[in-house]
Amino acid sequence: MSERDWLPAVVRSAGVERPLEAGETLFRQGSRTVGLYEVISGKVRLARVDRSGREAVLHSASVGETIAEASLFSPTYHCDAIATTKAVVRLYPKAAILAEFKRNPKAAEAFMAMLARQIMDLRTRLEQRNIHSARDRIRHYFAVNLGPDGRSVALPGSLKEFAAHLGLTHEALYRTLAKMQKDAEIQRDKGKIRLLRRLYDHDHT
Amino acid sequence: MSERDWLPAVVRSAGVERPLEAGETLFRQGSRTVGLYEVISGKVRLARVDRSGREAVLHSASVGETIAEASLFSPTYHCDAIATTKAVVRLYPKAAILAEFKRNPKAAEAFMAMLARQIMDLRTRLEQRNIHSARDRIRHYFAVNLGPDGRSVALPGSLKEFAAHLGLTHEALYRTLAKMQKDAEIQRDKGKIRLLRRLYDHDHT
DNA sequence: CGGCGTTTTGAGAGAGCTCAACATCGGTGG
DNA sequence: CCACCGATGTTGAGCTCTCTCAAAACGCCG
Repeated sequence: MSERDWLPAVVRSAGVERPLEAGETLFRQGSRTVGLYEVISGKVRLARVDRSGREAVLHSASVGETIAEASLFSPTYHCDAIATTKAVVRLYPKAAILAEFKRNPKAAEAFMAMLARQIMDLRTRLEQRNIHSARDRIRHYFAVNLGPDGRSVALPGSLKEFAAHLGLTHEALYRTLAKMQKDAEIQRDKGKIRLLRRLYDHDHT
Repeated sequence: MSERDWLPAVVRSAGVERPLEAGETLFRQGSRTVGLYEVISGKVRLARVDRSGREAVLHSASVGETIAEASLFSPTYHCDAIATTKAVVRLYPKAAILAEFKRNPKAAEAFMAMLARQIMDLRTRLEQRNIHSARDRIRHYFAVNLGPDGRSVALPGSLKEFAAHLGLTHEALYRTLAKMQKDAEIQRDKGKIRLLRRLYDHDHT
């Protein structure tokens, strides 16, 4: 998820870091937009509040992700942003970014490309969630994230994180990986998984 | 999902419609990109093929959705596009779009805004899939798609489509809606659902 | 050595999925 | 006007699979 190289240095240097305590509010729905944020560390959740005061979580952004991209094109934020953990975010001011886009079409194109990449990634993950079997969901991930050698996949961080990414409990993931290893379908080297068989299919109508 | 108003008329008029038979291939992974497509009718699926010849579905695009946005920024397509049903797509040539973006920053901005909106929508749906209870998932949808009156939601098409959108079987959706109505939580008027209570919360860590 | 988080395995239960039957609605043609 | 047909909507019953709660082994770091 290379979401770092889309920003021209001009704008990047205009970024302002801001630390957040757990539970601290970054911005609220309806408040004026100042720009978009990149999560440097910790977790920030985007949520909307209904009239009873309860919140519905729209997204939980982890390090490396951006939030409020749409704020560039809207005068107000459309949801609340609250730090779930102690966190650090970097603010890229709206005006600086938009001005740069006008001045420099290449930068605009890079930004669009980054957005397009995010869309592809999100669609892939959404499709993945339609797969109910843990094994097939894992296989789907493998199919989509195959390394250049065509038979191994690098694991992004801990298995727990991987489980969360897949939308599985870590127990289910452990168990299924164990089964797949027992069935000689995969083999686990530290941080990597090697495929020992061809992948199966997932039919959707 | 207003994905129609982002295209300047200049480009829109350059769009070329193309009918597809069910099963027909629109483009293949690795082939040169000519532009992005809008689905006018039917369904088109994006898929990757692994070495055994099996396919993994990345996305199934319905009417109104665009596919291959990323093709604008890449020399080749990164996956296959195949018509799942008889369909019609409209091609917007890459060169025409990119040229227009250079000439007209407003158009570029509109495009970016559309992409950003898509990202928000996809994130919302992804978050929704983390909710396992059918009832809470439906409530989440309501919270996010509340009408301006704050107490009703318009249903997008048939209940079957709605179920698919939610990632539930239609049976589960029917049953849960029936329960919610019995519990006096909602009321169903044709094409609309009225909320009779405040929404509940969904806690995520 | 003593925590703390990750990894791993166990057992049980619940919730949605699957298969199946039936009702309902809208369109089509005799 | 009615019979037919397909798609959508609805309800029933059983089952599988993951989630949940629990406990223990492992690895890392102070």
